[in-house]
Amino acid sequence: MKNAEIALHFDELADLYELDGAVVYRVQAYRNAAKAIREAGVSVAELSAQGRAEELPGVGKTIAEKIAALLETGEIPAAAKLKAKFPPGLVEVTRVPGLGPKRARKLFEELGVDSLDKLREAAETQQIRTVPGFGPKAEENILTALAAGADGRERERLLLSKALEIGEAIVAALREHPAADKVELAGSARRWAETCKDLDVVATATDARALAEAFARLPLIGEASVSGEAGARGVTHQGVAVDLRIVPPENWGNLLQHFTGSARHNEALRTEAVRRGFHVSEYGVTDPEGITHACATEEEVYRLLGMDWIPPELREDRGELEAAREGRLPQLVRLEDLRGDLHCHTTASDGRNTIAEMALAARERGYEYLAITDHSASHGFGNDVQPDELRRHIEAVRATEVEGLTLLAGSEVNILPDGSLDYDDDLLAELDWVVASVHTSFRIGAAEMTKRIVAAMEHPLVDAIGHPTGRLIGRRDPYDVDVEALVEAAARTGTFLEINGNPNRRDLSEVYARLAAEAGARLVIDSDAHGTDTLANVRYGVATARRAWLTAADVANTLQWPELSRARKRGRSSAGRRS
DNA sequence: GCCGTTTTCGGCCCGACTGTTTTCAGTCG
Repeated sequence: MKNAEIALHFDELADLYELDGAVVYRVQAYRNAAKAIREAGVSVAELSAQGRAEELPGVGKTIAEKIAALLETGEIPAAAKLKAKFPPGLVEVTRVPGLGPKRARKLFEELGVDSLDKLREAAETQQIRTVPGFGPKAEENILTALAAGADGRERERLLLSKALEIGEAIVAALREHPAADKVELAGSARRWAETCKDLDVVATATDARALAEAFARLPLIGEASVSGEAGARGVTHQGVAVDLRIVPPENWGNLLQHFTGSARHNEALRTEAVRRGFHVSEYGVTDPEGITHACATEEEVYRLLGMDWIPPELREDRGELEAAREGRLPQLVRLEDLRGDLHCHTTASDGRNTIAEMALAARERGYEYLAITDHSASHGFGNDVQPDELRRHIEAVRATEVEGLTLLAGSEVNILPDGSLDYDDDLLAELDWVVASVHTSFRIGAAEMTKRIVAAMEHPLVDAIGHPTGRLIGRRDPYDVDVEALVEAAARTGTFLEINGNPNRRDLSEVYARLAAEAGARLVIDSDAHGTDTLANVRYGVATARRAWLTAADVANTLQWPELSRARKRGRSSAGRRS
């Protein structure tokens, strides 16, 4: 059973315990455990089999036993018991805005509401108001929520690239307003998370009301409501919720820190602060002497708590607080550390620009090198490049000269189901750079898929594995593959693992990229650009790398090309021949 | 249920908002 699936069982159990009226801390304990399981780089099933599940943060004896039971029998006994007690539709009812576990349970007990349909019916027939603690307003709110399509289902999260497109436009527009002082995107977008639920914008202003009103009038914003001095809420025409909070300059640091989150980071930060006699809120940091410090910068907030400033990408409660206290936060890789891009396409396959256009755009970005890696012989949709075509393509790459840029003739070669590649070794040997990827037969099972990709890594001419798990965020799960085995093989063979910067992919994910680096594998961050305009997608790859705690030393394309070329396995074997 | 340079027991982040209450519980971010 995969980590994600185990985590779902514990999230479900937390929901059930919550309905059952368990103390909130117990419910929270199960949610914490679910997070730890989901974010574990290693297989929790294997960990459990070795009796080591308690090594996960937030997993103690009880939860370790429940993991073992789940793996053995396919269910957690406690969950099965609670499921017999509460109808399956009840959890959905708890997700309706304004209702929670307590209120949903009350409606279940008093009116037999055990589904969204029953809830709607009860509200329409004015039954809700007969329950103590509920009134006409509650009925109205329930009907509004159900009509708005909230329907208890979680609203689809927004891909970061879309969120940033909107968020950056709003921030830029607000910065132009004469009343604006500081304006920043906060929340999950500032942390460069994979997806965002909504957008948070934090600002200081000389005239808060004027800025809030200007926000409400932005062409991007459909509906908006201004709430006095504090800010405004709006919804874009695409339906994205945006919160603007305007704060006094002396509290800028407290509020930016608070609204950047994550919720768990803040919770852990505050828990730790309380233990040491401090008190932290969005209004300031109160020290053990009872003096409240307003912080104009985030650095002050963290400094008062005895920590280094923590880059937003790390604020996920994954060990950053301890590292910040001990002064051992990593020097995270930056976009400007990248010296080249090793995965892009041209019109030879499914790209939109020519070799020369891509090369010029790469130089424009300040790169020292660019690998042209069009698809290979077995690629479908009319985008295949047959061997003869590739030979001509290599010549074309070599004939293209752009001053200051080393242009590399490469290919993104398909890894066939049996692990072989779809060009002959002789032809591969003519290439400067080979990235091998899976583009077909995704559902062959974990053992086969792992064997397939490891076989490609063992090929002496494969430099990197492209988008190693094949996931598409929110649309397609990673294929069934043993990532730990891939990481081990990458470290052993000296094959680089890609962090693909396409915002739909970001593959390897942050969890696996961290695992890979810890296991001694090297990574490359690529754009997988299909046009000059998407070379910039490396920023999402860099974000994933930063969220994986990677430094420049973990990322091979921070090296100059000659160094990088020597650092790869091909370089090692040819160096061996020379000596 | 978890966890420990204040604790192996007694804690567990913080504040705003809402609707329903006569002082606050539940929900939300």
